[in-house]
Amino acid sequence: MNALHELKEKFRPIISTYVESDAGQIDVMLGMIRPAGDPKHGDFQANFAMPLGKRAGKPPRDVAQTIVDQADLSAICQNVEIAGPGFINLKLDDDWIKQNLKAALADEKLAVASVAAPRNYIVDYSSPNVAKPMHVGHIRSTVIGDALTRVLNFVGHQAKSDNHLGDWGTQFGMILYGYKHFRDQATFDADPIAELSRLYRLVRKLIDYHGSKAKLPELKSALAELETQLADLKKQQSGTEEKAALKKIKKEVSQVGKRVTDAKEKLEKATTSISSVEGGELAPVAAEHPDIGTAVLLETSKLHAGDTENRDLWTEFLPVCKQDMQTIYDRLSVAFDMELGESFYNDMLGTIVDELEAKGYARQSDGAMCVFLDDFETPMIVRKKDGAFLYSTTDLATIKYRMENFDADACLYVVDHRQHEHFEKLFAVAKMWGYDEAELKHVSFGTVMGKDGKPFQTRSGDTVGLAGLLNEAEKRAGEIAKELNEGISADQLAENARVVGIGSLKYADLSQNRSSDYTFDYEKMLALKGNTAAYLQYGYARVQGILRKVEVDPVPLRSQPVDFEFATDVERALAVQLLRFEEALSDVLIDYKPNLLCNYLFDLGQTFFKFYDQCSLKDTESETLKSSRVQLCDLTARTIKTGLSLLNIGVLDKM
RNA sequence: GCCCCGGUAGCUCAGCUGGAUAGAGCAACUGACUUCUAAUCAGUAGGUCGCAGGUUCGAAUCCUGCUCGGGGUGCCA
Repeated sequence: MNALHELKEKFRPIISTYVESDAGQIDVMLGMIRPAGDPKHGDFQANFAMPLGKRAGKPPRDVAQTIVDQADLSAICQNVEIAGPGFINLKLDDDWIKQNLKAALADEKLAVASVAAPRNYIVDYSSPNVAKPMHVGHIRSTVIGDALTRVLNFVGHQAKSDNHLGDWGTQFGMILYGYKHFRDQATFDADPIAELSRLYRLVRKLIDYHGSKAKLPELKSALAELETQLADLKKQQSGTEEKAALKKIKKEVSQVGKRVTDAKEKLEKATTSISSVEGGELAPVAAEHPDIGTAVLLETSKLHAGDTENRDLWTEFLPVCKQDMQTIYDRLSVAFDMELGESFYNDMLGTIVDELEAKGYARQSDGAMCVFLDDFETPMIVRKKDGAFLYSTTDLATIKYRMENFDADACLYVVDHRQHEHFEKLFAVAKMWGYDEAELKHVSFGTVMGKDGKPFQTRSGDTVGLAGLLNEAEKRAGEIAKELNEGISADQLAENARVVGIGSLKYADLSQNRSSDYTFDYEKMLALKGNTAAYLQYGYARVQGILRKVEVDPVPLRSQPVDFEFATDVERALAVQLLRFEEALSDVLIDYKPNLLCNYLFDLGQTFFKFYDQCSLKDTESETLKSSRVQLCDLTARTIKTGLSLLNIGVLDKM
């Protein structure tokens, strides 16, 4: 049930007479029907009379009146008013609301209609690099992709999730090199994950060290040059009085000043990297492996070329690494329909490049095979001059595979917004290549920033490990649960801590508009008060508490309901909010924004708590009113539970 | 240089296909647990929506310029 949708359909034929056959305009006008901004204006408002009035050269209020007279709204609305310059305020009819509440009550899926045109979706998310420790940044892609897949399926699409693992990249070269030169066999036998992860970090550190060392003189001279440039500019600035010239110099000073800061930061990073090795026990190791950077690349290319030793090691390492990630996924209750990593596409890459070349889309440039695109300065490189393929090649192979094997109508890539340009190029090439029917969409999300306003470091420094974050979330939820529930069993406490702690962590991410960067804040991520999963879970638990206390079984009422009664305004408000669930889900899918579902659920929670405050179930005047309220409670709980389940967040009967 | 994002309350953020008085949460302050669970509720305070123009009956939202911050920018992913 979607009141907004039904209202639009009521107005559609009338609007179409105003804008003639311009179908796009009809939808624009119908889009101007929206939930009322203020409850005193009713439940919905239509704002199309103003532009239509202008178009027809008539006063908007008159146009509004004519449209309202023509539309048959009597079944849906009990009150239609024209206000201000020509707003049409619509108030839903109580009987219509009650009837639809009954339909929701009787339906497993709360009367959420399936979409008219189901599509095949592939949702590509999480996609961590195997063998690199997962960190807090990975949670965003994972929870957003998971939620979108669930919402898509719930409304009737066929959505499959794919974890496009980075299981074929340079990081494996690092591990291979580390394993061959630095492994501690005993540790590896006992705990391969820990040892591989140590080796990865060690090799990473050595590469950084040599890289920094090589770049140091260059960085120093670059900084010195910028500093003299800055000093000159400042001298010029003090000697200039003419306004326009001064403004110009000031701008340059600020720009160069910024570059100086950047250069300083780079230099500092390099020196830190160097000093962390030099003088320590790693110094001799570093000295023994001066060419580790190129050696690692060699290991990678040997792997890709089919070298037996490296292939065997890769085959041995991969399951170990995957198992490590699996423990995180298990804790998040995330499962994928498929996990076709980069390695899966390896054999297809050569053919694809050949095909692109044969069709004239790709050509050699500086030794590399490139696809040049009109709208981009730089080409998309599909094969390096050393013959190796890149992720763009793999991504093309992935598109081809998905189109051919899954008949995909749409592919969603839930990936950090820093890859924006990569995807624009990728989609442009795919289109050129013939895959121009499917919707290819980069569902980008903002970067997780540190408190310093810079993106979270992943290579060095203290990243917040995912496992540690999950532990802390459960710990904090557990402490509160213990405090509030005397005599709770250890099992229940653990379950409560898990559901609330992990749920709130996910919700913290999902409730934010995905496109914004966000500052990582331990306290906010783990908060259990205010707009959090715990708030909604608490609302659910409260309903269960009420139902236990009043000793009314809501289940029979689902198929044999009493008539709803709105004894107070808040009951009606709760009812209307409950009927907006489908609207919220369809809003989520317009631009793939799960935060809109969070917003909806939070609004529902707030309305419910108001209802809870004002409407007693224990002391109702009549049995029918009591049953009506039980029905509202039941629907609220089920809507919260269903909504949270679409975000892959659980609920508890007691908190 | 060029290209993308972003700047909204002390903090973290919603709202952005133009709509009526710009909203939450946190933090602060006041009040509500002998009452269906206080992980809650009621209330107070807090804003030149980065700046300046423009379009419009109407702009946080669209356009232009400026400014500040982040990111990307041929052989990493």
